[in-house]
Amino acid sequence: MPDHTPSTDPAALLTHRFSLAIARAFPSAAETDPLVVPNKNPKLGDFQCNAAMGLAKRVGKPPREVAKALAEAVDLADLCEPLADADIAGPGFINLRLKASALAGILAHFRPASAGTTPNPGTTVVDLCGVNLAKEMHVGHLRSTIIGDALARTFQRLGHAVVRQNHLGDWGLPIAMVTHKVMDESSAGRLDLANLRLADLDRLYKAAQKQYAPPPGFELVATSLAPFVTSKLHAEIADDLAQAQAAARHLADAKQTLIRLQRKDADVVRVWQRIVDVTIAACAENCAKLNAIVLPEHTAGESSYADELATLVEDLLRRGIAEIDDGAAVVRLDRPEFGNIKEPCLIRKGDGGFLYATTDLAAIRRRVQTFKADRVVYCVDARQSLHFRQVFAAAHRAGFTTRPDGTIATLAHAAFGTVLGEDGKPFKTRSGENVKLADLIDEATQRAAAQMRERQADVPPEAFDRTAWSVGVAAIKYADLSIERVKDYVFSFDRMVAFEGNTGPYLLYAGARIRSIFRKAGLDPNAFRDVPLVLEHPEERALALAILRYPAALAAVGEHAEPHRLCQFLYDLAGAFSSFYAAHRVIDAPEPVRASRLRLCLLTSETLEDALTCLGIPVVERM
RNA sequence: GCGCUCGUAGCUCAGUUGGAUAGAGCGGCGGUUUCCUAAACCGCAGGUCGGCAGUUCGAGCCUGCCCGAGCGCGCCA
Repeated sequence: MPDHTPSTDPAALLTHRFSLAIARAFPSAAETDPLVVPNKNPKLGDFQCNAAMGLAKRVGKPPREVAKALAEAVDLADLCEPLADADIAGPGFINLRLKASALAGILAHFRPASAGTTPNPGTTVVDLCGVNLAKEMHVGHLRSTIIGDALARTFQRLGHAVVRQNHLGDWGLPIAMVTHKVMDESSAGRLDLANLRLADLDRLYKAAQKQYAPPPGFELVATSLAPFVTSKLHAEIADDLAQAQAAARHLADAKQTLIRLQRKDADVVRVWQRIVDVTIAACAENCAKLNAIVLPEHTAGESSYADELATLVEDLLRRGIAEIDDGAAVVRLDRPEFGNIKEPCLIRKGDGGFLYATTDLAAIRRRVQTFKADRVVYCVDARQSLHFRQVFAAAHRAGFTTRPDGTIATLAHAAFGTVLGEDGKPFKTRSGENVKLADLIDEATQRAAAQMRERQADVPPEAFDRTAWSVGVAAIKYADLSIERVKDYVFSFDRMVAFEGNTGPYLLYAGARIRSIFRKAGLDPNAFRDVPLVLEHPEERALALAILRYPAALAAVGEHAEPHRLCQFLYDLAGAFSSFYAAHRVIDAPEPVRASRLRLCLLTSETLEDALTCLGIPVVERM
């Protein structure tokens, strides 16, 4: 046996064999990648080796001749059916078919729960959720939370040490506005701080925005131009003017509150902290409702970096990394070694205030230096793309990404597109409001419940609500995760309500059917964990091959931070199972096929549930 | 003006490091249940992969130009 490392990925095994064959037949090109991939056409084989065409050029021989030489040099006796002339096809593809016994042998060693783990994956920080203080979670937080949670779970599954960071927007003037507003309402007796709810805060936040921040220009009119406004004009705009003057006063108050907050004035901090606590608790609750793990201890508010910003900027200025331009402190990045970014990164305003780039720089420093991250993955809207390019480049330039051992941490923006309504515009309610996350989940749950009633789902009454929630959440999350991250997508309950085809509920359904097989037959699945596998029929083989793609699918998600690759795997797996199950009897098959098929069912079920768990999709026993 | 992203079947989307005759779902048409869940399975129809050129033995994928859509671009976050 040339291969001593037991692998449960047939493609990896075959790759290794072909590497040896290439080294043997063409020593000058020994490093050539064997390019073994699943066969595009299952009728031709299980896998194919595409190395001959590329090799042909390097060694100066016709590709088919190279393919023939490889076929002779490769040792596949224990793994594959013997290669025939017809297996060298087209320009030089080598079609490979695993022996049934070899496939069964590989699958027998496969353990879904430990598939794909890598030896030293290191520490990964995942920036996700990104809620704002005093605001309800809405559709704008949906993707960051769903994708971020799925990535965090998958990294964890692959063995990474994962640190989740919810970069809470809890600092700055808008926050001071709502804090001021809450203090006003509280002292006027219209608000009970002890029983503060997020809905109250959301209302007050919007009120404060409206009240304190009128359209630009009005402030100018109200403060400096007022004396020059004629009486006729004055009458026409009197209301606006009064409103603008009031807004200017309120704004001044809010700025005072901001200063007090920054100075840690006890009265202001007490109210602010209360708002923080209420926001974080509601966020955790909403995330739980989405089956996403975002807990209070994952919060890293902008406020937690506030005290570092002044010295951070001073430090960069002193080291010549930042410079003063027109009163502001900027980091220039328009050189090849800094990434050739034309727009400089602003880190301090002319008035001495800091910007979100400053906070993000401090966050990178903490994540790499304190949390020892090898990799930081930001699940943030694609519109922030330039911002992150700038901040990442500035962080690298500042040395914040250099770890104590000299290695450089990887910073990645896992950018995602916009959730659109059926009109193709950003998803809003009819009145133009953001759709609340909780409402979204409730509606999906209701629609799932309606389907369950209509289909007379096999669910006991006490599990009905929980199952409906699972199906609804699976529908929402799978719809979001299954498309490529960076693309916009249209959110459509009408399409989701069908729960047919390539949807989350289809995957849950496949799992529920498998569980039902064991339940109805009164069998303990664990009894079939080690029974012999017999893989004779095409559907059995296809299912086995589908299961064995799991490690590669997990690894691909880990490498590219793209959950849709796992969704594609899941859909293929569920499809392979459904085809198998439609074509063959399980319980009343003759032994040893019966036991073998039950083991296939068990493996499918475990793999399905493991992968769904990686995506943060809840599984169900029945539906 | 500059930059980023996207453009694949009527609709919604996959397409691995550049590999064979580009795949699914929905919708359409036709089948499958005395049998372990029909939220399923099987089949048929449907595509100049936005356009043109280039690189390559080979391009949906890489390069350039053009068209179309969206989003960004120093003192908001």
